Amino acid sequence: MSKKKEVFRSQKEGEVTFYSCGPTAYERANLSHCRRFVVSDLMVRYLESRGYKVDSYMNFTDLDDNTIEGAERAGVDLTTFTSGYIDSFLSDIDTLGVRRATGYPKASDHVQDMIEISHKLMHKGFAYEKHGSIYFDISKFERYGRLSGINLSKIQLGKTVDLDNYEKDNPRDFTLLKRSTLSELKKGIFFETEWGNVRPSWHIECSAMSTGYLGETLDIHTSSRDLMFPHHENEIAIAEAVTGKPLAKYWMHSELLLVDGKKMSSENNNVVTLKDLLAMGFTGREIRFLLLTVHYRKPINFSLKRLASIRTALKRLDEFTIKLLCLPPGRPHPEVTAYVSAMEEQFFTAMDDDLNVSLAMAAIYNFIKKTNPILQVNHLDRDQKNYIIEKLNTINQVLKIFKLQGCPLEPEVDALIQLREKARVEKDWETADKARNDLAQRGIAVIDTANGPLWKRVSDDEEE
RNA sequence: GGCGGCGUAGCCAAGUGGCUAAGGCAGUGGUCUGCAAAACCAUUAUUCAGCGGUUCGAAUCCGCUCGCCGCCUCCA
Repeated sequence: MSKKKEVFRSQKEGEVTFYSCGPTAYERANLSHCRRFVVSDLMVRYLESRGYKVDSYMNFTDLDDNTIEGAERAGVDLTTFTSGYIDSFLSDIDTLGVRRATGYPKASDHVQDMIEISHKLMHKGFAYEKHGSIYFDISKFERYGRLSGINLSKIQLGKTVDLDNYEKDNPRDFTLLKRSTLSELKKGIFFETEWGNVRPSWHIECSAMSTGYLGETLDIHTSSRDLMFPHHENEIAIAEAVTGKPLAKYWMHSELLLVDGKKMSSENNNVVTLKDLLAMGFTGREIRFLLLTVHYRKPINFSLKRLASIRTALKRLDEFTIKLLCLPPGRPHPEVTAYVSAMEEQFFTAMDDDLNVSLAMAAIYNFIKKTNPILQVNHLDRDQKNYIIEKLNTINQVLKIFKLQGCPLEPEVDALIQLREKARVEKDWETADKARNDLAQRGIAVIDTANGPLWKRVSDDEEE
């Protein structure tokens, strides 16, 4: 709210309440959605790694113009329509390595709360009824605009909304409950109230769910920048008019995802979904890495070229962890422990400063640069190796980027590798190449090094 | 028109008053290698969009200019 970095303090010692605005269930997740998921995951994971217990919720908007129109067009009922998209969002979230939130409330399950809120706002004089719709009277809420810094008297009205469709007292007012249309009534999409049959608006949905699950004041409310005005401003107005208390202690907005410098959106006709990229052979992990390693308050300019360069960077990290995991114990190295602590300290210092991921990653790369030559000559004992793996694991709880599965492999794979090595020593290249091909068919790539061959899985699956 | 953000090497990107301007990708040179792949090492900005100012000292502060982007009341 201060628009500056502040030292984070939760309201309750050791616990954090966390809410992020979720997607509307009428389309597949595109990369903008994915960025929001990954950024809020990073925040939650980081808070957890710092010892907080995080109570996190993300809503699904499954009752609004888009979902109703989408269901209409698809010729199915609303719930069937939205639940398909909700399932696809949840599976995308898993693909991206996002830890599941405490809960994923749906707007349609909380309409009674929204009607209740509207009642309270009417009684307090913040809302009025007109032709069967309920509107929020912005002139009654003096603090309006603090989050986005807008000046209501200077904005241009009607630029993105057809004002003729509404009967507000003041065009700046916004809708709380909307009178149901005839076609909605016919399909049973309406809720009976003393003002007639209505359905809720987007803004009141988030207010109802965030305060409903997490109380009057949340510690952190997160979402992306473009929702700041009017959505969050309205969400604040509703919640604060009801409770008289701030809706959230901290607002964290992630920046946009761009394509050729333009916002990824259907108007710009440049939407890329997660599914598209998976179909092109990219993995959820690569996409996570792309979305994660740019600071959350900076725009990301998406391109396939960029994704390709992310892929090689990630490959290098993988080479390092594989070499480390498969390394047989050797002599102890005098300084490696100091390198590890330096990395750990730099990583957490950088992340403490408003999640400075770029700087945090540099700590890791610098460590790898120093440690690679040590690995090359097998100069680590068992304890040192385990210590490094343990610390990388700690970091990985936050980033979920490294592959830290063990080196052990199935006997038949091992046998093939041994066979190839034996053939190589005997210079029987035909047998050696055949073994290499057999391994490739099992999804195993062999990497020859001075310390003997390494192997890695070409596929990407790894459990948490 | 209002409000906000951004501009650092071929690309991505950290740094917001003072050590040699982090790090990644690509490039180049080298090491290793049966071949292949990979890896490893080294190297890559007298300069931070431009101009002017403040200062002993500026990528960092101030002013102006140029370029790009977002939001402006139910696209989310």
